[in-house]
Amino acid sequence: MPKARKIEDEALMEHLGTAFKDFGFEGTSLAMLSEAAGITKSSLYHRFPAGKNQIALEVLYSTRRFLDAEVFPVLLGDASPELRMKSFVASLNTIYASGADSCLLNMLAPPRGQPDECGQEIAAIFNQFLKAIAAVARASGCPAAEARRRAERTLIEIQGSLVLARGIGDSSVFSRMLTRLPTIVLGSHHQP
Amino acid sequence: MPKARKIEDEALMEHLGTAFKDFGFEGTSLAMLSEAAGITKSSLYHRFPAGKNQIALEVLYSTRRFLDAEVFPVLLGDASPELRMKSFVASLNTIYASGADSCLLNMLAPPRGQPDECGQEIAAIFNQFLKAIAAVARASGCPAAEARRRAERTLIEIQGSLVLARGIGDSSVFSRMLTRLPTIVLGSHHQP
DNA sequence: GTCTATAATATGATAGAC
DNA sequence: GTCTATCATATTATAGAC
Repeated sequence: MPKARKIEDEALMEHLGTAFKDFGFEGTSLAMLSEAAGITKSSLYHRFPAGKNQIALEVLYSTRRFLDAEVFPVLLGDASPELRMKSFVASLNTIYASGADSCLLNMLAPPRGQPDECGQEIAAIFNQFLKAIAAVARASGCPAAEARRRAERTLIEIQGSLVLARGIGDSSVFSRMLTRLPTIVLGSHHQP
Repeated sequence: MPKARKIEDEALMEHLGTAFKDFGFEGTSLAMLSEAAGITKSSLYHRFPAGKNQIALEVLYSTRRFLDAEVFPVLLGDASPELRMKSFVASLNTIYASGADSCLLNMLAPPRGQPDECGQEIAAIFNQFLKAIAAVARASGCPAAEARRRAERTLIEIQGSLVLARGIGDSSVFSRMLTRLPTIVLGSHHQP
């Protein structure tokens, strides 16, 4: 029954991802991953023979599959730019637990000048976001170059608000950012 | 000779801070700190009896002393808001190596829901930044509430651009952010 | 204040039973 | 596929000579 297995896998990846999100790659030991997953370290090695690096990488793959299924299709869809942004904001609010969670793409980033496989996957996800958000900006009548800049500003605001929210212990920073997002992407003309 | 000792300390803290900035708190071992500092682990323990936590904390204290001496006085000074921002942007460009470096306040942040002494110091530094940047916005004729929002947006853009620059391996993200900063704080009227 | 040597523990990872 | 038991190493930290 491949379906049941798939569901188990999704739950497993979510538990593993939560640990990485809270403690970062180096801060998360196999013992912690084992407890988060509810199976022993040896069982984790059976599922991920290459160890911790593979776990982190597959968590990122799982994240990308989720985005490919639930988030990017909306951004690239044919609804109005306003509706697409509304859906995107709602997704972000869920994904980041209203600003209480950190972002995997920040917490799993490899050290400077040591771009491993995780780093490549993180870059790929960021670039996919840039493309998808720029598509919304273009759909709202924005030239390509400006659309790309707005997409970049959008990712900056998401990541920055999460870092600051965590830093000062105030998730309202993230909530305020979400209210700005539609304006950033669509321009001030589209604001209700 | 307290002066020579002080200079040695500043250099020591800078080397230690560089290691933490590149690898984060958990990713930086005492062996790495020892090599970065050019002294053995035991010598580090002589200087920092409480170990790694104390090292990180004192690196943050050192960072705050630097900001108190070099950055905040400019932001809170009596030069024109435009000049203050120009100086601030130049400082940021130096501090973050044109976007190639990560920020200590992100890399040393403790896990969610475990606010230790480092976390408190990080929050204090962020809040000092918020106050100082808001002061510039107010000096440019901005009401207090709006000034605070602009300061928040400024920190978000700094942190977010560093995370994204690291994530996609493109420090130009940071450079573009720096060109936006004066407009964010002063409003679009002050742009050259 | 720096060093060598070492302890106690945690870590990533493997072997092999069931 | 999960487990217990174990290994080799790295980790934080300490003791004590110089």
